[in-house]
Amino acid sequence: MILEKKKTFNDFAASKGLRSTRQRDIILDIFLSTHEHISVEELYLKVKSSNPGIGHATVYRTLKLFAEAGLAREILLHDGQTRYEHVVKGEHHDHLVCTGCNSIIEFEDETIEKLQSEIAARHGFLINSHKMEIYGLCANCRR
Amino acid sequence: MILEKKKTFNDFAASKGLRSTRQRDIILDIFLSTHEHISVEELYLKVKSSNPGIGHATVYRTLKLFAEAGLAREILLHDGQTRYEHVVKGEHHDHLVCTGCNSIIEFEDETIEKLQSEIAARHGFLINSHKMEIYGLCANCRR
DNA sequence: CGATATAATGAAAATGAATTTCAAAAGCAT
DNA sequence: ATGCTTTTGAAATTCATTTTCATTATATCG
Repeated sequence: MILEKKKTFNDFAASKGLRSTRQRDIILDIFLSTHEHISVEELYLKVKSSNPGIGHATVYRTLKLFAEAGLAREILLHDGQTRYEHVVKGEHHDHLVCTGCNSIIEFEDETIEKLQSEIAARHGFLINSHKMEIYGLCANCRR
Repeated sequence: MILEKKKTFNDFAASKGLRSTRQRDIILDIFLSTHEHISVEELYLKVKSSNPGIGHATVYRTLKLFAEAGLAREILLHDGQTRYEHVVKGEHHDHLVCTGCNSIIEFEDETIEKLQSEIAARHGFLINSHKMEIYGLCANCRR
């Protein structure tokens, strides 16, 4: 699965005439090793700890490429940082965001996806992606 | 309906021990007179045109209060600006965002709302709000 | 009605995420 | 290797948002 993602990126790079660089390899490896919803800053720190030479801007630029290549997705929560999550083809999950402890629960619902398609069709709209976030309190934070 | 919103805000202000000020009245009036999805900057410019004295920070601070009071909702699109939309009680709409022309189509779907409640219940989650955005191309931009 | 306490405001400065600039370094085709 | 172009890193820049702080306004209490 990791190899598959690397291939996805290599194919993308090839199709765009991008060069293969040590930095992009490293950043991709580390991104693939992370959990979901990592912010650019967090990833940058991870990268820097094993590769002190790699700069801020490169991490930003590279994550944008990953998003373009379709293997990462930008998500905006409410903490002022852009985060990226992994894109797994054929799977799309949405988020329950707890405003108490900031934890995130993922879920997937096929019926909602289907309804979205219907709604889009009704408006002549061609879906590229979507996101849904439900805000509230998780079981722990409720009481 | 406008009066109702003003009352909502006054009640909120009273409950929080906030003072009633000329600036908040003006900003509320102007916010209520706008269309959906206004950015803070846009609102600030509107406010300034009739009330040059009112400052940037006050508009930011006041919009946050409106959100707390439940009459506005923060929405994050992908243009680097925080926008606010009107909260209409008993109504919730979601967005089709065209990445071609940046237009926004609103829609509402009761079934999706219901499914959200079920999902939340399944996770012991107490919903406060949610947002859903579908990205793609509108009918005009498709061809 | 003042006087007093405290909240709110505005201007400017500060913050912080993200982007741009540009000279140096690295990749790639020949 | 050579030369051309992309990529990189550091620093500077941009831009939205927040904070600071002195001043002003509001509310409360005597």
